[in-house]
Amino acid sequence: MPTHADAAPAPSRPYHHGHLRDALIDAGVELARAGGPEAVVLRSVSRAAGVSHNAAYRHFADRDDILRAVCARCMTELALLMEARVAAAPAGDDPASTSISRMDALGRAYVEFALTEPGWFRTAFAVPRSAGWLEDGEGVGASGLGPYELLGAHLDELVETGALPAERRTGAEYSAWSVVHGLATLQIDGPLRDLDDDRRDEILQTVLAMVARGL
Amino acid sequence: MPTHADAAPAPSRPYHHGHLRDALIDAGVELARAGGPEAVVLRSVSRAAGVSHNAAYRHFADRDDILRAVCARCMTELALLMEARVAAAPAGDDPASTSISRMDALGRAYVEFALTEPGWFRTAFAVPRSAGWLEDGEGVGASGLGPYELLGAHLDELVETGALPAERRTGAEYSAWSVVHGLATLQIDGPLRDLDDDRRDEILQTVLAMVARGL
DNA sequence: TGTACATCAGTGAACGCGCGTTCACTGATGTAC
DNA sequence: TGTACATCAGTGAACGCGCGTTCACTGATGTAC
Repeated sequence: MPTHADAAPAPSRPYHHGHLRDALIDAGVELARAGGPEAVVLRSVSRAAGVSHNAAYRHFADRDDILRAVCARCMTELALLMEARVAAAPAGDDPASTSISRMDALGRAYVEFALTEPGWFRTAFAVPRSAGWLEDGEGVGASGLGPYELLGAHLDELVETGALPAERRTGAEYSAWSVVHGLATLQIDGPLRDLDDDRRDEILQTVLAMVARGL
Repeated sequence: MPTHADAAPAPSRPYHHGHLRDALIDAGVELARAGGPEAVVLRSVSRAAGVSHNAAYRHFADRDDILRAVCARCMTELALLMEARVAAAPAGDDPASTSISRMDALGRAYVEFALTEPGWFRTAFAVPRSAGWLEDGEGVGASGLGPYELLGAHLDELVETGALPAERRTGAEYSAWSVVHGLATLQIDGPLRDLDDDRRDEILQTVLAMVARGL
């Protein structure tokens, strides 16, 4: 909140924004929420931040650079929801069943995020090819872990509590991840996009039970 | 191949094309192969078919109408590869193990298609929202079944041969489909896009084993 | 068989739009002396 | 404390592009008589 409007008669916006980079990312995140990654358009983002469209070039190299930052923030949103849902997962009678409950909550959170925030979900996975995928530390939640790392940590927990045989641990993240990611994708953009909520719940139940057995 | 070039001196292209609708779809399919659904642009498609860009309006209502037709063709390509790979699947010692082998081939074909023809794969699932999803009979292979129906038919086969308990049949297509679709998607556009081929094979192996146990 | 004419399948020019990016600029800030 | 000046963070106009779509048109076809 810069305070240097002494001469101007009105409380009009100061020339220097102060946090324009963050404001642009915020604006991009809102656009992504409604319209997915295609909506993260340099001119729209600047417009939404109330700034001329090439002010953005003071803070980002080009449009992909903005998009990448927005993707990371969307990935963070996913990680945060996963963390919140795991924290709220009911405890079981013993460590093993508790860890299973937490794992279940993790998977459900992933699909919940995709269905309630499809724009964010699609954007989280739309990292431009101009650079590599998100680095460690980008797109992480409060724990400092990203969605994939959260999954890994919870699989480790399952092994520690004896709920998952150690020999099944290798590659387990790919199986678990693929199933929730596929289910989410098929329901957002794909052939399962017109299902009603009850049907979605049934299917989620069935699919999570399958992966629980398979691991 | 219309033959009415009697007055014209050269064997120049006749004014009437004859099969322009099909030619436009063919052109769109080629563009989609290289660039995915975004590349199926009305003007590019017409250009590729060697025709002025609004000739397309004689055969399609608008751009989405072309895209939809191209999506259906890409879905057909997927169904055809699945059919081919199942037909080539090795027989087992008994009907049950044969049906398992065929199911395995089906899942592998799905992922193979996504990795070898990512543009087609992405396009197959990019059916515009302006109409509903593909109808029965659109996007089908030689058997007249689409990918999802092929999956259902093979799950039925697993039940018939005793390889899958009947009580596990309900909703099984969602589990199987989600896992291969998610694995494919994560590898094409997602965080697993930079893996090398050996690693991809390992992961596919692990994931298919998981789903086989889970079902 | 010949001709008039409706219909169909193309063409070419144009409209209006939004995009990413670049240019030359100006207002505000902060630092050296 | 005051001033000169480099630097930084914005502005506004413009460029060139490709897009979907519409318009008025023309060439080719096929059918009725």
